[in-house]
Amino acid sequence: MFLPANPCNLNCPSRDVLDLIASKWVILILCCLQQGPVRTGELMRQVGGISQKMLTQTLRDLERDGFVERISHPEVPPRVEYQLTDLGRSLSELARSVEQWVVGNYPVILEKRRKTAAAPGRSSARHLD
Amino acid sequence: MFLPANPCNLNCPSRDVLDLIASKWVILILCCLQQGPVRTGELMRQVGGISQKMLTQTLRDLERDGFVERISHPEVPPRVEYQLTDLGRSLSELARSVEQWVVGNYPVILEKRRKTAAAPGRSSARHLD
DNA sequence: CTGAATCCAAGAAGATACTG
DNA sequence: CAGTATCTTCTTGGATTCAG
Repeated sequence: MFLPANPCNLNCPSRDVLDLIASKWVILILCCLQQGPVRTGELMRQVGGISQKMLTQTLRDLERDGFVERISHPEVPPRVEYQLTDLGRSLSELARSVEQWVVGNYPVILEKRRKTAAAPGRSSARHLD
Repeated sequence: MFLPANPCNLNCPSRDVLDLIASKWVILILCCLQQGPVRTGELMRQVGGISQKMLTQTLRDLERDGFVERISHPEVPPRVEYQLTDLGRSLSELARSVEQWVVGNYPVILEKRRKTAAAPGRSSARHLD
């Protein structure tokens, strides 16, 4: 069992894990949680564009898989915090790397994107003739 | 310009880049291309579960953003290869890291998932009382 | 062989309103 | 404040067909 794990294999269970991780929201949430426990509302504010539904849903997934822990303070009004587990902290380092890569490289990409958009169709170029 | 780039901001252009990168198919394809130029059919075989449409579509996106280059050999039958650019190679290192993280950690995650599934509802647990 | 184009189903994601 | 439920919208992805 667990021998030749390979996310490229459709039936390898590791593919399921990749499916969860390869998500915009997961990456951004993990990055936000690196600073320490964060409240739900604060997460909503930090992760721009996420809906409350997606936030809750993603946090449930992360909780189920052991990336985050939910801390419910028995107060009124209710206060809930989320914090990384050891596993989550490990993955968050990768998330941070991705975020930083994007920050460091997006200007080049955007420029390439503009150039390609302005250029003529691909069919007339890049042939080995 | 390009000062406080932050993918957390919905309107920051870097978010667009994150949107593309945070994709299962992108990660797997970049990993496959690390070995060198690969033909389309070979990619289809290696990346389990990808449809021809998604493969082509993803390759177009990667090409547009400067991650891969399309090499069309003027032969019959036609032969097309894709290879990483320098930018793509840079990102593929990260993709590889993610893949390896998944391979190394998925057994723990799967076990946690099973335990959580078997456990009672969350509402009755993990309160600070 | 490659891949573009179409149609269609399934699921993700957004908006809103409501409960504790 | 935190979370759920519902409804709607729309992107994703699969199957098929056709062209170079």
